[in-house]
This record gives sequence, C-alpha cells and structure tokens, in this order.
Amino acid sequence: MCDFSFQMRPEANIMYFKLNRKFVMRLSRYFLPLMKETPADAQIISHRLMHRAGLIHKTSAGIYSWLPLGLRVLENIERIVREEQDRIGNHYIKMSTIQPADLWIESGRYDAYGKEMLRIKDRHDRDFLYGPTNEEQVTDIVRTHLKSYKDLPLNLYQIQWKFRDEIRPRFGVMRGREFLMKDGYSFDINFESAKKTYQDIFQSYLRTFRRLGLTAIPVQADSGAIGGNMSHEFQILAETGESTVYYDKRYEELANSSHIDFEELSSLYAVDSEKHDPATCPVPEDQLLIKKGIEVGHIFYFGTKYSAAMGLKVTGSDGKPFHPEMGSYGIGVSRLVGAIIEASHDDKGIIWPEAVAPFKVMIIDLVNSDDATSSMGCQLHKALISMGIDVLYDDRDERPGVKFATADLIGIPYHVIVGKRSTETGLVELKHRKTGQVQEMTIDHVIEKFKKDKS
RNA sequence: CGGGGUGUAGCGUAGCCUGGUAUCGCGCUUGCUUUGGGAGCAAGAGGCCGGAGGUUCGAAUCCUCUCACCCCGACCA
Repeated sequence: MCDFSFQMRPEANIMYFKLNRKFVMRLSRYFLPLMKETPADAQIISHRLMHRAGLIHKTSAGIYSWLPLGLRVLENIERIVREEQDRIGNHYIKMSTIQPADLWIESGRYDAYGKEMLRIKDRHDRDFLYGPTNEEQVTDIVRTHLKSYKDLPLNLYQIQWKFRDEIRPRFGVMRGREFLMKDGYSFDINFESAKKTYQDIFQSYLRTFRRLGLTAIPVQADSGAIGGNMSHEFQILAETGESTVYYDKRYEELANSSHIDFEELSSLYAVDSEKHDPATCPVPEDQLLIKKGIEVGHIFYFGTKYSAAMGLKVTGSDGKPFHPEMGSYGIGVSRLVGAIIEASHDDKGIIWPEAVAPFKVMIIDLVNSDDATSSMGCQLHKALISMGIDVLYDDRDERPGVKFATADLIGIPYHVIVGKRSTETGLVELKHRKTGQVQEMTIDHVIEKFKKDKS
C-alpha cells in the first residue's frame, strides 16, 4: 500500500489530498467500471470502447452520463477549445439551456425547427424549449446591451449542453440527442470585417484540432443564399465516418505545416459526396483522396439574418443604425471524444492523444504486497504528481495480465511498469502506449524524461 | 417517420416453435493456491423472465395492448 503521510482517508472513494493541484488517483479507489464484454447495443468501436473503458453510462437513447475517466477527457477537450477561443479574443459566456419560445417565434424558427426541438411547458403553461442552438438567444443578449459600432467586432462563445431530438440517435456520443458543443457567435460592422472574423476562426479551428491530435479537413459546405466560400465543415478522417470526403492530396501537407493560410487552404478542393462531381472536379485523379470523415466542426457566415429578424441594431459612425453582420461557429465537444477514439485506437483499446488523455502516466505496480516494489511505485507517483503530471496508480490486487489489459484499454499514453525485477535492478519499464516501445530506466530517469517533456 | 429486430442477474446469453416457476459464461463475495499479458479449485450471493391484461389447473414460453432499446433508410455538431 502506497503510504502518503498526509493522506486523510485512505479508504475513501474520493480524492483525498491535493498537491500542486493534482490529486492522488489510486485505481483501487477510483470509480472505473470496466467491462470485459461489450453491451449489445454498442455498434461502432468508439462506442464500445467508451463503455468498456468506463467513460460513460447510458441514461437513455442518445443521452449519456459522464463517468470520472470520460469526464476528464471531455474537460481536457473543453479546456483546449477554450484556450484557442480565448487566444483569438472571443468572450466566454454561458447561456441558459432553457429558452423561451418567444425568441424563436421572433426569428421565425419556432415552427421551422420541427420535432427535433424539445418543447417544454412550465407550470403557467408558457412555452419553453431546451436549446438546440443559440442564435436567437445570443442575438437577444447582444441587442439589449450593444449600442454602438465601437463595440464591434464582438465574438461570444459558450460551451454548453444542447438537445436535439434526433429521429435516430446512434453511435453513442457521436450522434447523441444531448451533446456538449462549443458555439460561438460573431458580430461585425460590415462584410469585410465579418470575412476577416470568419478567416480568423477558420485558422483557429485548424489549430484547435491539431492540438487535439487530429487532422481536420475543412470541407466546403452549403452557405445558402449568401454563396461564396463562407461555410466550412471540419471533418476528421476515420474509417467509420458518416460522410465521404473528396479532397486534394495537398491538404495533408498544408494542414500540417506550421503556418496556416486561409486563402491557400480554402482554395483547395475539398467537398463531401453530395457536392462531388467527377465531371467538374479540378483535381487530377491521382491527386484526389477519398476518405470517410466525421464532422466535428462547422462554421458559417449568415449576414444579417438574425440581426434583421430580431431587431438587433447599433449606431454606426454616421449616426445611423444598422444591423451587424453575424456568423456562427460550432465544435462538437462531446462528439470529439468518440471521434478521437475512432481515429486513434487499436485492437487492445483506446490510444489517447497526449493532449486529451485523462492521465498522462499510468503506474502499473505488479507486486503490491512487496514493500520495496510498492515503494518504488509510490516514490515515482509522488514525484510525478508534485511535477503537476496526472498519474493513475494501479495499486489493485490483480494479476499482471489484468493490469496490462486495463492500461491498454483505457489508453493512457505512458505506462510505467514496476515489477519484482525492479527491486533487484532498480530499473522500471517505461512503455509508450501508441508505439508499444519499452525502455528500461531508473525512476530518476523517468522523472527527468517527464521534466523535459513539460518544458 | 417507414422497414426489420430485441427485451431473461451488473454484462454477455440458453430456454420460447413443442406451456410445468430459469441455463451457461464473465463479473461480485469468502477461503486456499497462484502471480510479467484478462489464473485454478471450492463454497456462496444475486432474477417479481420490460410492463399491463387475457387464455390455461399452470405462462419466460401462447394471444392482445403497451413501453423501452437496437439495426437499415431520409435529417443533423
């Protein structure tokens, strides 16, 4: 048993001490309901793995609760998305999930939205809805507080739960009815400024997805009556994707280059199967890639559609009121958890990209009963935690095979294996989940390695 | 919403056609042995068979209704 002198309640199934803002996570006390067998209703790999690895619990069709390990991933994604939003000067807000129907009647979408919208009545028989999206609501907020062109451009975003009563939810969190989404809304003084905003966000999205360990292909999407290239879907490539993406080979090199050029990227050919026409496709056949994609982001410019319908006006520099130009920008945060697994797994389980992994390191202590061995695991555990690294310590009384299988299944990027041999040689094994590479080294060496990683 | 299918212990399942109060595996509990890739033996705990009604001496099984869930299609971050 790993003895932390400052621990309060070793038996408690709670986080019980805090050091450098990291908590001790002993697997024997962690709430991680693993499953050897897959629930019969899970069809695709990410859904199965999410259940088996104890990430989620199904509440109802297309509605999930997030368990500790899954929530850590969800919040890591959320954090990265926020950091990238804040970096380009967008403002973080949180709108209510429940909205009055009146707002939607104003925009004309209350009837247009149909059964996908979850409609609710309160005790006074007034009509409300659980928000499927928030254009009306944000427009309402802005119209009451925004008065002058000097307040523009403005971009408000939130990360909030939404509900769309899909006819047929499927694929777990990838097509749920309740889902967590980053939705942002921009307000600009004119088209030129709106275009600049759009481009900034386009680039920011590519950076965001890259940080999440993904390659996203921005695919031209319908921009309705406005036309032009002012609507893009961001697709990440995975065999189980629902859409088929046709795109120029050059995308992959450009998307991975250090600087992102909007004009260059958006001029390349990338469309979905509906838009692809071999007759008019400008890309030679040997340079055209056809892959399955999962849509994880969608951005579009829609001009004054809502500002006009809902009477959002500000005073211009000429003293006259005008309707700001708007756009909206979504990232499917909860969907990304599934999408990342689709893009990154093997037959043993999940392989988390480091940036979103629930823990960075898993210490696999093979012989807990052995004092010397467990103290090696402990020593490392304490050292890594004090460095601010998230560590999950497998101190369970289980056989080695079970521990290895668990570590592989839940996909922690680095495994440190402390075994009987370690006490004799003073060496532990550092294993990289993704490559399977194993190196023997001393504990100090492991600590050094992660120190370097951090800097 | 149209078409197809499934509800039996926490999970995966047998039994249903041919009615007689439920099978097996995993997991869980206890003990002993084991310990570098999901251990072995032994002893246990756990199920008003999705729900309601009906047929019958008797229903997991047959009939009717209902609810939930899954798959294929059209829609969507």
